[in-house]
This record gives sequence, structure tokens and C-alpha cells, in this order.
Amino acid sequence: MTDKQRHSWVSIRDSIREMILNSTYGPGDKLPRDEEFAARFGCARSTVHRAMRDLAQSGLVERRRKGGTMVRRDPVTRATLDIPITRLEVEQKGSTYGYQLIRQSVQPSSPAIMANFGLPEARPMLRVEALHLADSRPYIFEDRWICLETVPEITSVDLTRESANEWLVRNRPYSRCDLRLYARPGTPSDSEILQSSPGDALFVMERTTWIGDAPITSLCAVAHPGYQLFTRG
Amino acid sequence: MTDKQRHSWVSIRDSIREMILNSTYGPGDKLPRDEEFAARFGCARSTVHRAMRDLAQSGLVERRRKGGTMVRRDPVTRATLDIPITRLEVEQKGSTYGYQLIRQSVQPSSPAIMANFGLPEARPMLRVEALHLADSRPYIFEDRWICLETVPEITSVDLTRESANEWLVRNRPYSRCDLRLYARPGTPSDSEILQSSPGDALFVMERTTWIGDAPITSLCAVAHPGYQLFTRG
DNA sequence: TACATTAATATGTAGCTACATATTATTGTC
DNA sequence: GACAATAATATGTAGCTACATATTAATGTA
Repeated sequence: MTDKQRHSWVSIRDSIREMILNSTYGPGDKLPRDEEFAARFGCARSTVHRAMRDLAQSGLVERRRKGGTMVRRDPVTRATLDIPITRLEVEQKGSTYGYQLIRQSVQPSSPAIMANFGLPEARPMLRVEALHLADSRPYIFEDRWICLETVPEITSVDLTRESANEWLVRNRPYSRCDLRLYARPGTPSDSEILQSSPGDALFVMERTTWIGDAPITSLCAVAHPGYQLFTRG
Repeated sequence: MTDKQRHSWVSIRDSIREMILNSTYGPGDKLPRDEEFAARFGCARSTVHRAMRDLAQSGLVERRRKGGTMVRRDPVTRATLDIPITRLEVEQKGSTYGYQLIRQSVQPSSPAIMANFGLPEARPMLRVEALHLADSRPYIFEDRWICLETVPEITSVDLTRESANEWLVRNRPYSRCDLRLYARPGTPSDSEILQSSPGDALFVMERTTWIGDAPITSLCAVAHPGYQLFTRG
């Protein structure tokens, strides 16, 4: 019963997960309190707590103060995506990275961008359209809006040499990032920029970031046909 | 200096992040040890540890035993995707969910599926092709392979009533999940099943799961035109 | 009964100690 | 100098206590 061996929170977590898996506790059931589990396993409450926190983060259980811990009724598949700087992504594949600034201008934020940020009124932004290349072939085209109130320094960056992607990622950590992924057919404009065929299916990543409540950047990145996004192993 | 107020690990984390942000510590720099930070902030090492663990998980710093903590040289945008059971996704949008089994048969795993699982030789699998509907319109088509050695019970499940997606998610937690996302043009076969136009761009999610080293399922889910995948707020 | 106040309770967090573990640095030996 | 054994060191984990916080349950009062 009261074995003295140290129990790792990982093994406790796996034990509890196993119980949920083999229906000792089913979806919607309330689990025993942490203390109860601790007594049962012969470990400290903090160890059970850590195990539970992990199970909660992975989406298997749901915890609420006083309410206790419940097995989630609707489990989710939770995956972590790593989106690196485009240059590094290209170089990691063994290709030579290239970058090309297409257009850059100060504009009031468009309605779509305001919606992304949840802004009630337009703000002055720097709009940057640029193309990332892999081995001199179009890789990702990005249409980016940068909030000038939050990132005034961007106006003094030479965006013909360094991509806004890289400068921002290195200089402006964000506290919140929204991501939207979808597919859309290539337009004639895409075909021109990405050198794709008009009928191609393009992978689109829209990304919006904030620091606190202040908007940083919102961008629409369109990848070349054949692009794939992976989760990290 | 030595203020007695309690410091939350969140505020410690934000302070350290702030320092990295304002270039007190730049990319590639080594940060002070946890104890040093603890003394500086006037808090316990465990609090700094928790803050650091969070920064490491978010991809801003990298930690190694004895090696200490370093600011990552190549920051990544890290996002968490929640992929719910398709039925719940549909219902959450206020639509009526429908499900239709198209085909089901026992087959040896195809080379593509073996590659997904990293299997050296073929194994017997149950291949299930099914269509998820929202308001009687095609929503997601899935072509799924289920490993019969790992999940023998699946043969006794009536897949005309319950989707394999739902049964597996409720009965077979996984320990590892690989995800691959991309866009591809709709084929004539897609057009028929998803009632899409031949030129449409389709969003594809490939998902492969294991329990331990044992393969569970590998599937290719093709969404209707216009489908979008979000990160959770 | 309706509603505000209070108590009870389970999880969340901060701080401490002790030890485990991985990795680097040092030292010893040939 | 090459290489193995050893020491030093920073992070990782387990266990404990005490208190914070959110939420439900119970109680009191108009």
C-alpha cells in the first residue's frame, strides 16, 4: 500500500489516463480529488496536481476550483504547430533562401485587417507585400500589415534587405497570436507572383499578433502549390 | 530591494520576457541561472523555474541541464490547434450533423499508410471511407485506416451508425499524433463526394496516431471548399 | 420565496528542502 | 597529448506547508 518509492508525476499521469481509457472513469465523470488520488497512490498532492495539470492541458480532463476534475465529454485532438521564420524553414530544407520586397506603403487599416485585430476604427499601418524564395523559386507570398502606433521603428527598417517577418520575429515578441488556415484557388494575381497555374490550390496562413492589447501585425501568407505544414514530432 | 510581496510566476515570466524583448538579453545569449534570478526578484527558485518552463514551452528560450538557459536564436511562432470531433464541430456552428458510411473493408496497409506510421511491412487494417455532413451538405470526407492489431474491437463496431472518428476518440486515447496540413485541387472523385466544383481548392488534414509505439489510425480528411481551421483563443 | 451573506471545499500558487539527472569542466593516468 | 574517471554545476523533480481563489452549498434575513 504505502510504498516508499518515489512516484514521478509522469507515471501518476499515465496511471490516471489509463483509468480513464479503460473506463474506470468515463466521459463526464467526476474524478476523485487530488488529495484522494495522492493517498491512493502514496504520493504528494503536488505530484497529482502536476499530473492533472498535464491531463487538463492535453484536453483529456477539465478542472475547476471547488468543482473538481471531470473527464471531458468531448475530447479534442490537440496539436502544436511550430511556424519558423520563413528563411530558416527554407534553409532547413537545404535550399537557398531569397527575399524580394514587392510593395510597401502606409495605409489606413482595411476593414478585413480591422476585423482581424478587432479594432473599432482604422489605424495607420505599414502594408508590406513581399515574396520569399527557395532556390530562386517562389515559396511564400506575404501581404502584411504592421501597426505603426505599436511598431513605429518599422519605418526605419530597410525592408528591401531584411524581411518584415524576420525583423518582427526578432524584435517584437507577441503575447497573443491568432492563426487561421485554409485553402483557396489561385487567382491570376497569385499565378503571376507565385508562378503557379491558375487552377492550383493554394495553402493560406493568416496570422495576427498582439502585444498585450496592442496590435502588432496581421498577415496573409500564401504558399506555393505543394506546400505542407507539419506538427513537430 | 527585498520586497516581501508575493511574486506570481506569471509576473516573473513577463519580466524576463520583457528583458529579452528590450534586448537586455539578445538571441543566443545565456541567461542567469534560476537562483540568480530568484535572488534578483526576491522570490523562490521554484517560481523562477515555473516562469522559465513556460518561456521554454512557448519557444522563446531553451534550457539544458548544466548548460543553463539561452534565448533561442531562431524564435518560432508556436500555436496550438484544437481539432474536435467532427460532429461537435458541426453542432457548435449550429448546424445539424449527419454521417454517412461510404465503404469499409479489411486491407493490408498501403505504402503511403506504412510510411505515415513508419512501418517496415504491411499490416492488416480496416479501411473506412465516410462522409460527415452539416445540414445535409458534405462537410468533411475522411479516408481512414485503422490498425486491426492495435484496435481489434473496431470490427465489432457498427460504423454505419457511429463514425470511426467518434468511436476512436472516445475509446482510444493516443500518446502521439502527427498532423500534416496542405491544400490540393479537387479531383473528379472529390467533386462527386463533396459536391464541389472540379477547380475548387480543398483543405486536407492528414492525421496519424499511436499509442506507445503501436499504430492506431491514419487518416486523410478532405474538407469542403471554404473550410477554415483556427487556433483556439 | 427571494436574495444577500457566510461557510465549506477543491484546485491554484508561493515558498521551502532535498535529492536526481544531465552535462560540462577538471583532474588523473598512461 | 589522448582518454577515462571524477568533480562541479544548473536544471528537473518530489515532497512538504501555508495560504489564495473560485465556486458551490448552507444559512440568515427581509
